Amino acid sequence: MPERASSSGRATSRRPALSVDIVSLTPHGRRLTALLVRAGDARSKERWELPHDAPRADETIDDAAARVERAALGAQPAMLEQIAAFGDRRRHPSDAVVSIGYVALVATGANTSPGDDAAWFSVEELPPIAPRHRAIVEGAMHAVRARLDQSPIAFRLLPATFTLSQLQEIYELLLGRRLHKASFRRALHASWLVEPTDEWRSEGRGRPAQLFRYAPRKRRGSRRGVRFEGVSGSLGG
Amino acid sequence: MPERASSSGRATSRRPALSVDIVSLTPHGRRLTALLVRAGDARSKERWELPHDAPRADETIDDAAARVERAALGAQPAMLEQIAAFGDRRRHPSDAVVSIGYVALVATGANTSPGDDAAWFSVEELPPIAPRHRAIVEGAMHAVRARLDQSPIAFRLLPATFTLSQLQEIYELLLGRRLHKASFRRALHASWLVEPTDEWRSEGRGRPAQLFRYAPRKRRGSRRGVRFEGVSGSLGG
DNA sequence: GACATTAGTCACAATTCGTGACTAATTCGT
DNA sequence: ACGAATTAGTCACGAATTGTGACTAATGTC
Repeated sequence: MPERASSSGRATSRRPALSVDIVSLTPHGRRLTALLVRAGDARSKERWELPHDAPRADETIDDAAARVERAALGAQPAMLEQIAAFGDRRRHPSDAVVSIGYVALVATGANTSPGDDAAWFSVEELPPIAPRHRAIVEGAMHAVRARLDQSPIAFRLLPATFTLSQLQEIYELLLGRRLHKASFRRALHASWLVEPTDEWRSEGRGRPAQLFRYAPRKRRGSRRGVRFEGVSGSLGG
Repeated sequence: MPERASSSGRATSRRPALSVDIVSLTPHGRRLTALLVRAGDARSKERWELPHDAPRADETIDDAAARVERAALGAQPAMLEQIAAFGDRRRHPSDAVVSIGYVALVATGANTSPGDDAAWFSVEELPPIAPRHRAIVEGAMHAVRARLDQSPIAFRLLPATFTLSQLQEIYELLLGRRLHKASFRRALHASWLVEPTDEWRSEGRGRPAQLFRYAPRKRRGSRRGVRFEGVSGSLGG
């Protein structure tokens, strides 16, 4: 009894209750890009949408998300996490009552264009998509930014080894602002999240950079104060 | 065509696709408590669950959450926000495929016991409830803690005017650890979230405390560094 | 009136942070 | 070959933030 998400419009006019929708993010150059697929039931043939489908019978929503992502990307993402449920009146391609948004992070190098039915678009300049899909993309961006300083998701957008300049570039991309090199490295070393390899990469001109790998260490429990409203003061324990 | 959440078991054996489930939180003394209602279709008569229902036709999930909360609490909460969708195989009272969890914050004073069918339980010692409901409660606690330093949700658990000791107590309750008085107040003043009233409250013994009200001011844009993994270092702009 | 209790403030050491300036290693142009 | 340009990486110092104990203030209790 699975309910199919994408239309074919005949038969019952029942709205599907559920859809699972994926925002796959990957850096392309200096831009963050999201994966869109061609709408199947296109009226105009240049119509794009987020990969989505209804969960099948006895399939968890996490499993459904993994399946949809595998179908769209042709590979496993480095991370796949739920954002939220979207159940307002904004239009969805399948007209689902509730859409469950997921964000997938895809590493550089694993982000080649997967066929003719899918393409990466800069999140700043998406083509016209359904209002609910636009809301889900915005939710994905917020979720990624919010988790950025709570868990090391930036590494999911990079290959196994990377230079610190690459890592800083990812942070700048996600935060939308420049960071100071010395401060970035000081905090990074204090966090024990990376360890150097003995390889160096000469990337075009300039001094070669050492390659690092993500290798979180046990961290000393440095309990810090409380913050009011994002960035304000802090209250000591 | 609304699908009813709570059983009455006859007719079709179709699982409802959706439910909306509310975790209402309020402080009671030094404990954080959650609102549970008696299970309608109780086999054993002492069976509790989170207030929940399926969204009605053409009702948004936010509207459904407000309706369910109004029915259970008998009043409007100070805040009602979605947590996440729960669609794994854990058991839910209505057997819904997907449950959308909401957290409601109720102020002290508005948290009187609403009738015989509902009661407040310490979140540390809940009675046995369905596994998915336990997961939703845990999700609510995580969400509240995560938002605590991003938005001023602690004030939603207090009446319109309060002492700074009360406010600090709420923070300690939510964080699960003690805070230093001087640091707490220093950061609070720096954040411009409260303003003093000209009232004082003499609460039992000891010096009377000045009453404050929540009154967020425009904050200077103090852009700060980036943090790795919760509390570690920080990288400067 | 002494004392316990809660509110509120202060000041200082220690740490963290923002920032500019420096050195290092490479490519490119001439 | 050599200097300019470019990118990597480090250092050091002033400024700001934070943890903490000790202090004063105002009330109730014995």
